Amino acid sequence: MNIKEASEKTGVSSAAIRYYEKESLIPAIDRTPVGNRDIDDRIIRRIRFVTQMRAAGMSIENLRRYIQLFDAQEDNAKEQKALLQEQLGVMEEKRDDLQAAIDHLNYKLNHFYDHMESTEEELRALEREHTDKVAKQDDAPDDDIAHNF
Amino acid sequence: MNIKEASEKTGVSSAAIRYYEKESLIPAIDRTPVGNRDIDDRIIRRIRFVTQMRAAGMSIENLRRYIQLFDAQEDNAKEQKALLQEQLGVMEEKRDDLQAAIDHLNYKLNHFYDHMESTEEELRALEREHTDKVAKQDDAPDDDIAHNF
DNA sequence: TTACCCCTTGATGTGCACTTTAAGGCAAGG
DNA sequence: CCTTGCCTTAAAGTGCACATCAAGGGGTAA
Repeated sequence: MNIKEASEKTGVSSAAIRYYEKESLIPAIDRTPVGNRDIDDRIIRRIRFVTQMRAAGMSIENLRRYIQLFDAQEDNAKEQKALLQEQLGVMEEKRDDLQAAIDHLNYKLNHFYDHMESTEEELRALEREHTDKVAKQDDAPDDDIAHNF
Repeated sequence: MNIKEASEKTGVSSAAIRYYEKESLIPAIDRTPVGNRDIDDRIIRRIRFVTQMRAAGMSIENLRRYIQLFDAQEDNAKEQKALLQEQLGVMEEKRDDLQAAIDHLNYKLNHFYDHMESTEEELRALEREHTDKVAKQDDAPDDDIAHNF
């Protein structure tokens, strides 16, 4: 498949795919006789992996370090694991920050002017609350943060 | 307190505090007779709020929209709620993406070359797994993503 | 043959969120 | 009086992650 099709399939722009290749986030892509990129499913999967990690906030630089470690099939298991653990820590912290902010906004939403004007909205708010994985009490999220904001 | 103290207290650089003020992410700050910023706890709390939302991935532009809606004490409850809900949706999606990536990395970590070289590391990996709020099965996180990566 | 539509590379541009620099003011200490 | 150390503003610079442009090539179809 050509780069345009790959772009449509992954939702990643052609320019970004070329950029990822140049930055070694995906392997060198095979070429047709005239030099055009010929993208297979292995590349598609690697593009999707990059997309997922980027969405999770991993920088290009960290992603490249990580991928290079994996591509070099040497005996660097220890480094790979260390990098993995490090990135995991960063991401878990990020997730928790995000959850704290979500809790904050949910709290505000549920106390909006101390009155909700329609029952539908109350129900939607409740639904939202139960969507969250943790059974949340109706506590203020964090004392450090002003609740008039 | 002067801007340097506020910077040290919040971990936000003096330049960034000035920037936030200029961009109306925090209210106009009182000045001393000579024109220096005199920062009180209300401002500190607002800086912290900005920090929290920024860490959660909210853009300056969205944050300004949100804050302006709240600062204008008009009857715009509906808009405020809509914006809040919108942002909440964005953040929940982001959190879920992050969780998916975390699951992916955890899976990799737990299957590292199908052998862990020390018992301590096995235990640490298990600990990690139970830290997560959802009781996770040892399933591959997502079929779309290549597990050799 | 001309017109499209795809591709290539390298260079340059863009938007965000600040950071840094330049040029200067005020107050205290030696 | 001069240095130190804080502050001010406006303007310019920075790093990231691409997006866009320029200049050209190849394949097909009317």
